[in-house]
Amino acid sequence: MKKDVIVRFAPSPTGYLHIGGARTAIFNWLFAQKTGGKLILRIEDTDAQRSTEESIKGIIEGLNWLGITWDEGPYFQTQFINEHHAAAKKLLDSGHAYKCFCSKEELESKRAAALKQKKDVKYDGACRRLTKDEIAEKEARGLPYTLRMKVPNKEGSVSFEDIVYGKIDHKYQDIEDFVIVRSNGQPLYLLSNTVDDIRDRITHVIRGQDGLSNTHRQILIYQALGAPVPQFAHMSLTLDPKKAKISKRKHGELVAVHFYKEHGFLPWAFLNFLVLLGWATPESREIFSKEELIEAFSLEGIGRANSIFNVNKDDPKYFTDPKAVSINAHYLRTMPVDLIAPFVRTELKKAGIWDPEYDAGKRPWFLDTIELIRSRFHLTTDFATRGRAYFSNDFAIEDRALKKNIVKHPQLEQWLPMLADRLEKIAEFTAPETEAVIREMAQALDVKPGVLINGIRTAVTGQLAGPGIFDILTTIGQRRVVDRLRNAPALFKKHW
RNA sequence: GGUCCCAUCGUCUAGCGGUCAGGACGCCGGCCUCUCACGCCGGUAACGCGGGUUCGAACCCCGCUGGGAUCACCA
Repeated sequence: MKKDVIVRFAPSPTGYLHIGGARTAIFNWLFAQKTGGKLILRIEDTDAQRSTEESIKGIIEGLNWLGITWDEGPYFQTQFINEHHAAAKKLLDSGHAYKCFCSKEELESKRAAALKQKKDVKYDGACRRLTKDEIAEKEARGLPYTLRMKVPNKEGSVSFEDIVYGKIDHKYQDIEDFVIVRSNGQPLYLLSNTVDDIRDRITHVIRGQDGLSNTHRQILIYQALGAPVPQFAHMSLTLDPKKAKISKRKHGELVAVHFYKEHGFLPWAFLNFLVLLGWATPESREIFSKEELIEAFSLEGIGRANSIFNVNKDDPKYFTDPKAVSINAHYLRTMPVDLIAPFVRTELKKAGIWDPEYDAGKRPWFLDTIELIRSRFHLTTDFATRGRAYFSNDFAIEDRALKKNIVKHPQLEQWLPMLADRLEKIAEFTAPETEAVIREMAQALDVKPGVLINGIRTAVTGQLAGPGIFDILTTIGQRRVVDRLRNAPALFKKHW
């Protein structure tokens, strides 16, 4: 019988969901989807000092926003603390672990000395050699102790076949007797995490490459506990342009998933970008629907080399990785309009220019307008900024547009109101009608149509460039166009 | 420092002994046009270095260099 796949995403709730965590979640989710397996969400909250309710909420919100679904959980590691204790006792009783009475201070100084001599900083195994009597004596004195794993003291190595990195070997001699339970009785991550994975019957551990050098120690625990060892797939890490691991501490909001939500990214576009960081298909395909991505996904496609999240805080044009922006722009202009409408609504509401009618009688107009302007937008926030003139009469006139399209042609001060008069008289305010009126007037005035057209564009939208002018006019509507053109002379006053 | 991992355009990457080293983003140019974008066409740009193995290496081996991870009574 084939064993069903069970994977887990096990974040520790010490802050928001960041790029690295999201990537791990995405790969686990995709693998579960692909194989018809299960994804478990398990919150590793045993570090009470740093774990917060708020951050648990943030992580779940981030996953929800990305559209990542899980089949079980969230479970909380603290719920299973008894199991961790039981495992520790089992390890001690079976002789796989031993009590270590070395004090923190002793160990610190030994470590410092080793480091100073540029020697390996391994635990020397002093307490492993304690006799029964010595142990009894120390216990009688009430000395606190930690529990250490007894790493086989022999030739050989612990090795495993990583799905991404291939065969990984560690000699027993290079592995120190690591602590699994603190002197206050608290189990450590290496133990808890392994015990949880055993209980949850995890078949594949998919995690960041920083877990790679923990794996051999965890395998020792699996073996000592007599549990089957899962498959491991370690994913390459995400670095910043200076090749430092991205971190909340160093990069702040820029690596937070919610930052991208707030800055105009479509969740699927962002996920699509993230999955491309360290994963590829043989064809280097880039754009996937959800179904296509699940179909195309495989752990073998995960790269071994770390990748760079190309953020440049000081780049005026791209506040984040240009490729992320471009993928977002791609979805923005190709997704069915009715699917991006909710995102536009969110932005307009945020900007205080939302009209509930856009969801009712004006919905066709709303969708048409999105269709008209979306091809030059990169972010959903653009609808409320660069697209503001379509939704509100209170919009800004761009400085460059004012200079180039208005002030440069002083006669527009007369012409634009004239155009207002003529456009007002049109019975059917359609693109061909407005075009005829404008071109006629250009001819009568003996100016290039572009002068009038661009003047109108700026007076009506405040911008230097945009969609075809006749589409703009019909979209903004006769009433508003006429008003804006009539008020155009004010633009000159502002700029003497 | 010990251990482990990695190395193709600026960035994301394809490549798995014979390719003009492919695609994407960015950048540059052209077409389209009332402007900008979209779209289309074209251009720029890479196998870290040195040794092998081979008729032939981006691909295999060794060394070097460079980068990363980890070495807690954090998770």
